[in-house]
Amino acid sequence: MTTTIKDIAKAAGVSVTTVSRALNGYSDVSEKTRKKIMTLAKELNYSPNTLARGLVMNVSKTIGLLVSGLNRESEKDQIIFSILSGINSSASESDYDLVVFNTNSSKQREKTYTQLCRERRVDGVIIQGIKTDDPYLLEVVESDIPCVLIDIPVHSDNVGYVTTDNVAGAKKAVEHLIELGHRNIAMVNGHSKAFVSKKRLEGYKMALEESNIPVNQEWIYNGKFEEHSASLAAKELLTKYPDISAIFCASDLMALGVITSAKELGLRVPEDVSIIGYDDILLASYATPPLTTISQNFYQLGFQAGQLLISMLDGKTDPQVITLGTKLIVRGSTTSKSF
Amino acid sequence: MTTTIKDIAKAAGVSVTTVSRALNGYSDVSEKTRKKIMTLAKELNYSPNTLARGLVMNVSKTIGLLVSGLNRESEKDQIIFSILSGINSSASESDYDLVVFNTNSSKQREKTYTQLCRERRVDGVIIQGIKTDDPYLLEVVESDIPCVLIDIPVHSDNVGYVTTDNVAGAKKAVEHLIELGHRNIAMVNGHSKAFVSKKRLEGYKMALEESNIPVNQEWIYNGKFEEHSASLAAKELLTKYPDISAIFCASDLMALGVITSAKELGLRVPEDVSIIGYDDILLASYATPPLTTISQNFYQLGFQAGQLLISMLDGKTDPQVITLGTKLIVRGSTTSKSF
DNA sequence: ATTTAAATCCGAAACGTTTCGGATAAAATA
DNA sequence: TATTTTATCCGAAACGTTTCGGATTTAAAT
Repeated sequence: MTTTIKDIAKAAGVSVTTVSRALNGYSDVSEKTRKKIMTLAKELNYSPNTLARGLVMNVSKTIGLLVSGLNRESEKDQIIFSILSGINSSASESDYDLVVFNTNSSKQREKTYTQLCRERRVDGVIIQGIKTDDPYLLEVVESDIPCVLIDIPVHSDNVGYVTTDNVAGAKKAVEHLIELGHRNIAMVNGHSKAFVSKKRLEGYKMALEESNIPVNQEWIYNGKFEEHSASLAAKELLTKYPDISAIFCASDLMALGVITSAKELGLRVPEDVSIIGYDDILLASYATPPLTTISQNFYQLGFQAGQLLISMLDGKTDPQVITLGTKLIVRGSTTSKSF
Repeated sequence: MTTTIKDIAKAAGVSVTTVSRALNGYSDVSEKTRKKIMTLAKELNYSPNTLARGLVMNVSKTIGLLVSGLNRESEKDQIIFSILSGINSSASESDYDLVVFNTNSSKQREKTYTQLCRERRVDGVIIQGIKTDDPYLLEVVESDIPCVLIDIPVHSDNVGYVTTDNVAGAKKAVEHLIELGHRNIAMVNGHSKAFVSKKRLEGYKMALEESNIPVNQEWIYNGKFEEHSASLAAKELLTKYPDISAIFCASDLMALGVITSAKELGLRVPEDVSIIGYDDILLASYATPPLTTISQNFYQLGFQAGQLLISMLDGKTDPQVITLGTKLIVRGSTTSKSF
């Protein structure tokens, strides 16, 4: 049998009220009875029932996690894992626990976002990896559940977000290529339903325009953030348009696929074609050649998301938008254009 | 305001009992009122309060996760992530949600295992990565909370475990080296507080003995499952004992560190020294040279753990022990001994 | 000695469910 | 018609907390 507050009350000869107030550090209980209750609680191995507490206090001290990509496919980039680690770190600094929702099964998808959150009575939610056309997104804004989004720019009374400066990051990448003398720069983007893709495309165009290089729409492909799709895209790009001397990829995973294609076509990387990625995943430095890329700190992304949500829940701050920086990491997959 | 069962009752003109029984599919409510209640529930956007339900039913439909290594350090091997994915998959097939406990902060460590579980009223727990001397381990056995351990051989009325055959795996690895003609085979193990280390050491010794090769205790080092520690160990091993022609490492991460050391000492891998790892992490195939290793399916490990726990919770099976197989993956870091 | 203030305690209601043991009315049986 | 069955419903208690408003006792102030 699990001991309840009643058992302690009986054993101590006081009311449950007093036990509750003693355990919670209220001032209107004498030091003597508090001591007695405390030791009794330890002796009886008491642990409070958070369900009961949550029911009456209307808080659960839990944070819901709506992460897409906690599955086999995304083992290759450790992105989700890093974000998760960051969130977990921030949660363990306070006394929140994380509950990860089951959203990948189609069955569960019948539940609306609000249902999901309210059933578990989570105090707030962190959402990652949902697409721009996901119906959940609308609900997030409409509901009154505190929420922090990762890489999705939605800002309201109760939802903030944390992201990196994708425009600047992409711009930095393309500028690096331009500085190396490249002018025929293609792009392998993710997909149109991703916010980051839009932003990175923006940065790509901006960099080109600032150097008076015309943007060629035919040189922009979508690789769905997948290695294989990107590989196919690159094959088409490089055979159709042999003028291309550099490719900017919206993710490292896609860059790896692009490198494979280039090699298969008999092109040397970086001598014949320079390739730059985005993310700086672990594999980037192990690839051959090691990948030049834009580094973003996913752990920090998750950590900040957690911090923000918790401080919102504790009423310390209003929903904010936090933008992290990126860093150009020059490795071996880019070099100056040969003439 | 969130709608409760009472609101529906009022709106439908029935008692809360009837609403509850209608919603839960009991037979003693007429089809007419059930319909009315159902539509009303939908209209009012009702979602049941799992806290209240859990309180009275004494089940929470949640599985606790006690995973060590959900932190920055283990980004390099995607092991935890894969296990997590597997658990998540199995959870989403049923209607359990996962709650990950905060155990890494020293503050939270004050709570006992039982407290952790009982506070959240989890129905069961999956534990991964705790050491043989962890006080939690004792509690697991003593408590009556259904539990599945990963890679920790504890079996009782309410705890089962899933693991891989580490003895056989290690044996396979060393046998591979022996077949290549190696006889001076060192081992870089993990640490003495890990079950898998004990088992892999066992397999190492067994393979040697079966080939009548004497076991040399001085050739067995501990690398703490860390790349750097293993690197240091290997440096010492290879300088002190130049006879060594092959090293069996208890993890790929350590094998990577060992390769680094070998290179730094001017040794060629695999020509001068063959190195074999364990795990088959993602990096293994990207390393130079690509790592020969023993592959284990971490996703499957997590999935089976989830399946087992859930079927235990549903009363379908008693705690079991599940042992998965391993596979030798021959890549470029091992070759036949040159004379 | 009387009044006021402070310290310490408690009863009861509330949170949102589920469920047991009936109650009522309609239908079937005798 | 009287009795039994069946179908449909409901009241109230229970789960383990927190908290409001008040009660009692003790100490301080007048």
